[in-house]
Amino acid sequence: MEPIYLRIFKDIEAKILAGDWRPGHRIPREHDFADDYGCSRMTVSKAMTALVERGLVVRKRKTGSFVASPQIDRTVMDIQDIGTEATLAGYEHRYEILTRKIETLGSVEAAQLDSTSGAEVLRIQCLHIVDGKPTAVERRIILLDTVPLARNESFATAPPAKWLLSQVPWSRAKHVIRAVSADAATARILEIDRGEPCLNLIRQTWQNDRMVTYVEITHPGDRFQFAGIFHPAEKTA
Amino acid sequence: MEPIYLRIFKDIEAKILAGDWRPGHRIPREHDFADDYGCSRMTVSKAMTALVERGLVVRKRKTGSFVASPQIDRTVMDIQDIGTEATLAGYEHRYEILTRKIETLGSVEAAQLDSTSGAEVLRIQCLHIVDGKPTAVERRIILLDTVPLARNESFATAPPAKWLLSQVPWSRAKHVIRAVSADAATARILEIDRGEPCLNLIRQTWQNDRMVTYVEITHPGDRFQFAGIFHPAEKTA
DNA sequence: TAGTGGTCTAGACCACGGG
DNA sequence: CCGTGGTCTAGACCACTAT
Repeated sequence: MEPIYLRIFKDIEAKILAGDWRPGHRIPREHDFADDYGCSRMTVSKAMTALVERGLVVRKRKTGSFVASPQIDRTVMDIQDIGTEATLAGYEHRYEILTRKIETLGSVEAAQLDSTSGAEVLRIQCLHIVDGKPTAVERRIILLDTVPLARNESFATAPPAKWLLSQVPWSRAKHVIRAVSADAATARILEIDRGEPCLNLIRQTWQNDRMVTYVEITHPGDRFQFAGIFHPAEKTA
Repeated sequence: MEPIYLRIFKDIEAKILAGDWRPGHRIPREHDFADDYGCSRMTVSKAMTALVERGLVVRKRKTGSFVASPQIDRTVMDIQDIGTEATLAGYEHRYEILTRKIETLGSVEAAQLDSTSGAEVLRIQCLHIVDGKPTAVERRIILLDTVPLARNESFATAPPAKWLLSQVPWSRAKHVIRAVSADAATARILEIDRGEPCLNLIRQTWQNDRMVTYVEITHPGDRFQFAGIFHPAEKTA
């Protein structure tokens, strides 16, 4: 028999991940859940606490509990939205959309992504400029089947990473970090010499087994690093 | 007023991190804590659950609760002990200690490490060979003040990372990942060309504000990558 | 002031697993 | 078997904060 608190946890999690309850949505009070599930408030509390720990929910006394704003990638180091990082570090950040087109996924690429061939995708190339220097080139694929709103999004007001975070809660992500030599195209965009070492981050994101996006971000090795401080499974905040 | 469960949590955590309770040590029963702190067993349970989530404690019915074996670095991607990674991937792994000497920390380096000048350290250089190919050079400093047993350790049976994990529970770690060009010395050791892109990981580890170790690991860009799959704040295991 | 979450109790029953 | 943790109750009081 599954514990009640786990059932409550999973039910709420599912509603959030499915998008039924959007960020900012007010979640019923503990007392209501206790009535609905026929359990004590403490049992509900245990489920809610776990949801807060997972970052899906924020709670305020008197006001209630709400679906959290889409999360940053707190489990990994702050490999996240470049603009936010740069702003936090006190740098000026801007970006340019270099290319933007809608395509269907070829069979080879679909296999690489463990996705379905023929799926419609939005393919974007984007340059990030921090403190006046080209700092990252972002090559991204967004599955239009999963994120239909992306079809008409220009990304004029928010870069793709940030925009996606505001649209789609994620449930799973896969990361790869490598060091590579800059190829000709990348070198030209980043204004570095061909063959220079670059830090290459690949991230693939799913929402409940449906792929959301695949992105490859390439940084000049001398202009970027990933850093983070970690405790063994951060808790209390 | 600090909640009781937090006090219990911190007290136990402190004992473990200080080394008073070594890995495998049996922790008193919930009932005993409830008596000691004059609280109910549920309050103790909340503290213990949090300790399990942090990976400091493992619990078994009937047998009791025990200090967990030193953790791998689960918060970051499995940037961990190279041998373990290689073995998991099905490769043969061996290592060679290239240099090993005891020194005192110069003032410049001490400042870099945010440590005390004049502290005695063990400096090690170590080459990791996976599947017959040089895959990483590890340059490490171990604070002998924090880990006195390292003074006479030859690292013949376990590489430094693994040995350290078995000796010292860690409470905080800082990571930096960069892409760099191979310098002459590194290129020679890794049998690559000078200037080739390399993935560079720096990790500094503390135990309760006392620095344990500083390590810089350099991988050839074409022979290594960091990878991981993450859920938002892994919980249930 | 009143509504919400945060913590806590003093019990209880059950599930698991070693002897 | 029986000791241990896992879950749960039906209340309670307190802390915070929007109004």
